[in-house]
Amino acid sequence: MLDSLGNLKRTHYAGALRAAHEGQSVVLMGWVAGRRDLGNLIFVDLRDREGIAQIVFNKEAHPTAHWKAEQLRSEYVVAVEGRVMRRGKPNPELASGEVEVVASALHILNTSATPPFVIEDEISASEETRLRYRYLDLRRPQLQNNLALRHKVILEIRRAMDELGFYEVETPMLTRATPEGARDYLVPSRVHPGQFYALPQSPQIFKQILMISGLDRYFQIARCFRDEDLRADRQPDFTQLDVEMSFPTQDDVFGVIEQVMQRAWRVIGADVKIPFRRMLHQDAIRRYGSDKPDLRFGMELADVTPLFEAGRETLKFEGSVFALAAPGGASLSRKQLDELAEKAKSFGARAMYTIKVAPEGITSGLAKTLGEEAVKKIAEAAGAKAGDLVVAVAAQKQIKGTDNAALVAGQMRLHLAEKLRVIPSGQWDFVWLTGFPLFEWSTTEDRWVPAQHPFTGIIEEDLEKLETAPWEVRSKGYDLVLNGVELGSGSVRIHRADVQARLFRAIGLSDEQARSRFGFFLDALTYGTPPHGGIALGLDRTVMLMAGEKSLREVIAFPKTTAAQDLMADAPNTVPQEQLDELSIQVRLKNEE
RNA sequence: GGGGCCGUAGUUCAGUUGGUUAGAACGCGUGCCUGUCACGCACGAGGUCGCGGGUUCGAGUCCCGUCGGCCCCGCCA
Repeated sequence: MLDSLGNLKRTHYAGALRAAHEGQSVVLMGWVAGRRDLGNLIFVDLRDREGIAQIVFNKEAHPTAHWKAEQLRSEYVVAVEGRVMRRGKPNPELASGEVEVVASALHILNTSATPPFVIEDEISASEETRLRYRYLDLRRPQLQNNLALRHKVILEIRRAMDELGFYEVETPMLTRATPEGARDYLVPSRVHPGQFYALPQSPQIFKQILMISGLDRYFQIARCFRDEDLRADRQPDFTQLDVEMSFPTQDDVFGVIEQVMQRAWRVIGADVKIPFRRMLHQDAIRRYGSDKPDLRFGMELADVTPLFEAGRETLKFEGSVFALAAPGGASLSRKQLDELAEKAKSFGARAMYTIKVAPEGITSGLAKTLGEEAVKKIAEAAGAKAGDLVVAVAAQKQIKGTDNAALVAGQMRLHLAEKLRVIPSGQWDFVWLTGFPLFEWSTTEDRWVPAQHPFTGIIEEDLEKLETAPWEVRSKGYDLVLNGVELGSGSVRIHRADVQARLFRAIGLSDEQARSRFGFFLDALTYGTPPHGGIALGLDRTVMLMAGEKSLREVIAFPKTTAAQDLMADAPNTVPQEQLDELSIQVRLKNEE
């Protein structure tokens, strides 16, 4: 008993109706978001991409339309003809709440099975149910808004990049496996049995080659793939704003990105101040205990190791001690302090000490061991005010060349800030991090590995230490951090073949190995490579922050679970034997060995 | 690879010390209702307690394994 669409044309979006449309005849099309049947009067909430409008069916005025409206159920697809009327009692909850549509005709275009959850923003369904029925989840206004925002941000970025003289160039999705870095997703070749393509972890080498090709300024909204374990802010396939330019200084790259970000943020009506702050990597670690510091609030760390020296024997701690002041934390209960200490341990602390700074005085269990004077100095160093709680954590000295106590304290800083609600909202604190070491020591591989990727440029005066003191070599890399989230990283690159060769030797690759892995790129480098550099920004993360979301899944149309599965499409999955045969692939599961 | 939380009706959850026929809310179905907007009222349907094994006279509840979701560490050049 379904109606056909026929020649019916939509005149307005339901969600776009306003008082100004009063008196107009309209045709709306959308989904039944709700129905309130009062008998001879039926109210239907009609939802489309732009929002919701209330439709009224009156048995006296339009008996046929009313009779049909009695058959409506949730998520039926309908077309409504009617007149926009001002409401006696407006609904301030709805953007269209000043008006309603008095229906003269109703066309039921399709029915719907009863959905597994009610489609509204105050979603109660589990993440699992939402992902399995993603097409229903995506009908929710919040996700519609997020995808609309994503579209507008990408559009604005493309406009800005174009105006800045960048060409968008597509690079292959089927490419070759990269030996360093993340695990590759492999794609078997039918034409070349036993050989594999890899999906790109990033277009890194291609964009550098585009600079060698003389494109001068390249960008791409690029899909990237990394077969690593997931997090709330990490998906196996994700999108980067990938940028590369020739003859740049670091400031040129920063300037381009600052302008692009400023324009992108205007999409949400935010005025981002440029240029962004800059900070040395070592300062970020020392002051915030993180290489992606959240600068929306203070609570800076203080290295109080010297003040603890007197208690090193008694307290039995190793390494150093970092302290910070938690605003208003003095009121935390005994139980909350115990939980805090648990948390510190889970972050890798050997021990946690606290000092309560009350108006009537400073109290701490540390006074016995370190003395009143030292306790007071620790509180002062942390910048504690009356009512604060000073938290000091001790941890084993070094991890990957950075002070672990600082990193633990940095995690405590974030934990406490969230717990005590001191993080302001609506604030955008961008910061460029520079001065990264070129290498970090890999304990698993027992060698120096590039902290970023092996094409990252090297500060000229450190070049001579490449072979003698690699740990002292600084890179030309940089990270862009926003509100404690790493948005992306980039560098001015190595453009000389001889320097690139030295770098490969420094990370333990023989010339033959380097040649077999990167041969084509090393060849390209010898044919007049211009100085070049760029950056790659996580677009999903950018939109996530702008949308105020805590998970990437809220800004990606079809995301994967923490086990990298698509619950809706049921991927990955097995394939028929014939398909494997054609690819010369034999499957042998690990636990069958 | 490791740690934490969770899995009971379509959905979100409750379920005592292991004990009769496993409950609530929302949703769903039927009926009534002309100003609702979380409509209201009445009645009703709806369960492989994730799955497998074990302990027990008896398991949603205890034990072991396994599968799935979320968060974190490792990992993510």
